[in-house]
Amino acid sequence: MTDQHKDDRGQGLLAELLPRLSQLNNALNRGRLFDQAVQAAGVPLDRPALSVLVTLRVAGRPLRVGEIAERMQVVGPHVTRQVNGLERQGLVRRITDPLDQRARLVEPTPEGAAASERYMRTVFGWFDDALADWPERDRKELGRLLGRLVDDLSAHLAAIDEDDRPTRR
Amino acid sequence: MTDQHKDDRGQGLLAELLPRLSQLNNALNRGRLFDQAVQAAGVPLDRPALSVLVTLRVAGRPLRVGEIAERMQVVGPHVTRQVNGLERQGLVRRITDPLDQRARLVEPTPEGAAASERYMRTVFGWFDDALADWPERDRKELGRLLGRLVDDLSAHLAAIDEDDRPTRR
DNA sequence: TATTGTTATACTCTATAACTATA
DNA sequence: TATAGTTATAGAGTATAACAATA
Repeated sequence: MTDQHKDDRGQGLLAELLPRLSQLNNALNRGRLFDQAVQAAGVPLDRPALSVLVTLRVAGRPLRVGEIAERMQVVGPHVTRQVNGLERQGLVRRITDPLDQRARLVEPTPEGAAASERYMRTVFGWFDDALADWPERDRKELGRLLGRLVDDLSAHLAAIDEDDRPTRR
Repeated sequence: MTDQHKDDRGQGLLAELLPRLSQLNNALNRGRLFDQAVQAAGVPLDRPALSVLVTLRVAGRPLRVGEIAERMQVVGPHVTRQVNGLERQGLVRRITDPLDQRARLVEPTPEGAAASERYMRTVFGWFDDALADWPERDRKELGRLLGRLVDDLSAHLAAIDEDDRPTRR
């Protein structure tokens, strides 16, 4: 290993962090940790179904199937399947978009909203505990910088993705 | 929505960010973006196989199968399968650990190391570009805080996971 | 007897293709 | 003719169970 960090401008830090972030993400979404949180939700839900509920809760408003798919970075039919299951469990409702008869708006029922609420409360409790010793200033600063990172990176990656698209003239 | 952010101590920020981080992670590991980066690697690799190569490169030393599995947050047999494929492609080598005849040390060949190098260079290039306008101070600060977040959270989640373990006396 | 890894198998998650209805 | 969603099917990714070898 001779010239590892030639001329990176601070991203060497991210280079090590990125895999670990991914690892953290996996730890939260697989295995016993997920089981604990989903148990707190009080409703039998698998990962993708819960992901739909969380997506709806984060949005704070009813979403179309296509919107859910985009936010989850998955494809339409997958969302349809999950929504079918959630609807059967009485956790979401499907209403026809009054503005476009083709589209369906998906919204959580009170039961569904309560379930995702309990799930997220558990997960955020873990964060609270892990950051308990941090000075307020660092927490604020991390939130600010991380927010900007997500914004800038999302925009940039979306642009790359767009450029890469099979050119259709 | 009446009392959304009752008494969180700054984690309200993370509450919104967590799903978006997950979304970013997905964007990088699915769809066209991944295809672009893997193409830069110059070797036909699927996601889990590439994940093994990246894990080895981040570690900077040969790893045992179990170590790879832990870092990838997957289970042993899954790693064995990927290593089998990578070995067939001549991208990793398996050597018996001299200290323990049961264990195998997996190390990238020069070809494997070069492939993961090209892949990661592409991805980090995206980061470089996205953060190009950031003041040096913010980049440094983000690296510092994010590093601590990952450390503290990893430790805390590992502890929770351990506690939750089916008690075996 | 416990640990490291492998093989064989089953299951979960997500994508693609073909179709329906509305625009 | 294009868009939103659904249904049916196929594939990728990961886990569980049973086993072999070494400690």
